[in-house]
Amino acid sequence: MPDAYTNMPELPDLELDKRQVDAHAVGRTVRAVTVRDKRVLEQPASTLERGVKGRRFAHSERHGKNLFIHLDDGHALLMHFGMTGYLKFAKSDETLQKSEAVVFELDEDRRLSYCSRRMLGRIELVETVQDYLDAHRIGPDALSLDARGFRERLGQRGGLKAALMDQSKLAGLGNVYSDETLFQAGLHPRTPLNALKEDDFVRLFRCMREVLETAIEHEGKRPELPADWLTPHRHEDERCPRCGSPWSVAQVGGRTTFWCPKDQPER
DNA sequence: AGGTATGTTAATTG
DNA sequence: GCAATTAACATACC
Repeated sequence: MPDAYTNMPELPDLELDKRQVDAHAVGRTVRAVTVRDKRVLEQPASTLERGVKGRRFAHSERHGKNLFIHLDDGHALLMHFGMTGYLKFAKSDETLQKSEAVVFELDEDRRLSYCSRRMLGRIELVETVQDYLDAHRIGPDALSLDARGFRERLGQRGGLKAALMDQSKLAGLGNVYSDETLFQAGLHPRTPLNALKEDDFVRLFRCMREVLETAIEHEGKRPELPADWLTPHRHEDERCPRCGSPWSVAQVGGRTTFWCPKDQPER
């Protein structure tokens, strides 16, 4: 699967990972754990190996961009993918590739690999999900909020895009889906939060849900997202699919940001 | 060759 | 005290 790592993972990508884990790994017992690159670990390799070997993957849980695989002893295996992490499911006799940092050999000659090309991700055995979320100050999952909660979490200060990407406010949106949500809501990425009115928040909330749910339905394949979205045209030399304007491109909230200067006017 | 990358965190600046 | 900006992480890609 040559393109499995090209999506830098945001909420929809993690949701698809979770579904793959449920289909191919949950219910299986871990026969062996091999740490091939310690840089993705937060704890000694022996802690991970001893804690996971012999345990069964009981069920999984996604929270924002984090995936937790619960073990049958109550602990959980946290996976965060950074910018270049992905999962690989294979038979145990397949040749390992360089990016396969941590390998779980499962029942029936199945294998689950945590892969990362830049080793910016993280894999960790945790006591409870809540401990991890608290320690890393991760806010509620973006899809768990209602319109009122969404507005409360975003708060009143700062710029809109930075707030959408702030995982302590709400968890799951990254650069691409923040831009897409703002595009569909017709809001400029630098709009100050205190300039937004009630109906702006409601529209933004609905657009965020629509973006995330549709992206999941399209299995996270960004070029195949609806043609009138920003994401499939997110290149410097392309134009807004709705009005034909050249994109505005600049750093906002520290990341490269695309928006339509006509449909997302400054205010 | 050098700039860039969709994430996160800490340090720095204003 | 806060928000915004920069640097760092490590590697592949154009």
